[in-house]
Amino acid sequence: MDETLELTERRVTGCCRPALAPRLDAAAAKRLSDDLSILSHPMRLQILDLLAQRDGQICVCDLEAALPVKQPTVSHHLKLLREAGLIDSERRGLWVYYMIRCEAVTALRDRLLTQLDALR
Amino acid sequence: MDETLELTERRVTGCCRPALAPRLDAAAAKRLSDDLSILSHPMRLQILDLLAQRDGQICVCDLEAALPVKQPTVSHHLKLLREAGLIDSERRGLWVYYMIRCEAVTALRDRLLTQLDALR
DNA sequence: CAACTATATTGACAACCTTCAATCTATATG
DNA sequence: CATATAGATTGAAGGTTGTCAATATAGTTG
Repeated sequence: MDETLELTERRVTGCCRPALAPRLDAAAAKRLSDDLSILSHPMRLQILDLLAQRDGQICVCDLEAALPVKQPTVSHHLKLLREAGLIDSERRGLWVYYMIRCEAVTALRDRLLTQLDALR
Repeated sequence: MDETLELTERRVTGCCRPALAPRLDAAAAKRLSDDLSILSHPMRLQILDLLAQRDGQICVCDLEAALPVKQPTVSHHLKLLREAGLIDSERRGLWVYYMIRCEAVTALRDRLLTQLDALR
């Protein structure tokens, strides 16, 4: 039985139309979902919010005091945000101060916006 | 030792400033992260993309053919998207056709945009 | 340098998420 | 009604992520 016949049969049954392929390929989908994943945790959102609010700098102990998790957990999320390029840190004496990288947040926002708008 | 003294000491040490509280409360952060989570999977993004592209309707067998996962996995992601209100379905005979809910995607996009813009 | 403090790292554990084979349900058709 | 097909559901297995106690590191201060 040849493919042409098979395709015709499928069309006849009323179901599937020919060749449906994603515009968004697997790699692009992965990149977009990575962009979304870094943001999709309440604690990371609250940390970004705190850093944005006090647009100077905040030390870890302030963050720890403002959030309902222990210090290693705060450090863990800070590390993820830093690896994603969304925040930066600077040691001053005993303390480490964190600050938001506005251009990076803006760039991320713009990427998300562009790609979400393509989904319509 | 009273609190006032403690606060003064902290300020003197150069670290923590008074009262840092998230503008984004825990519940709002959870809602936002839920919005992000539904999107943050490559397969769901590709499904939305396929549905947006063919803005009519697509049956599950077409989706299954276009994606590198088995039928139960496709159904699983479709269920999550439907529960999130981003897509809709309609049985026609043996087949179930899925369609994107543009207003819902737009509303989600707008929510994200608003809240991300507050993070700066 | 000893004692101390702020933060980072490690490792263990639990919770959650993704996937699939197997099975179930609904519909169609001979 | 028997058989067949599309899709949903269930349950198990594996993977990833989030949390914390314990510990390590880096800087400070007497």
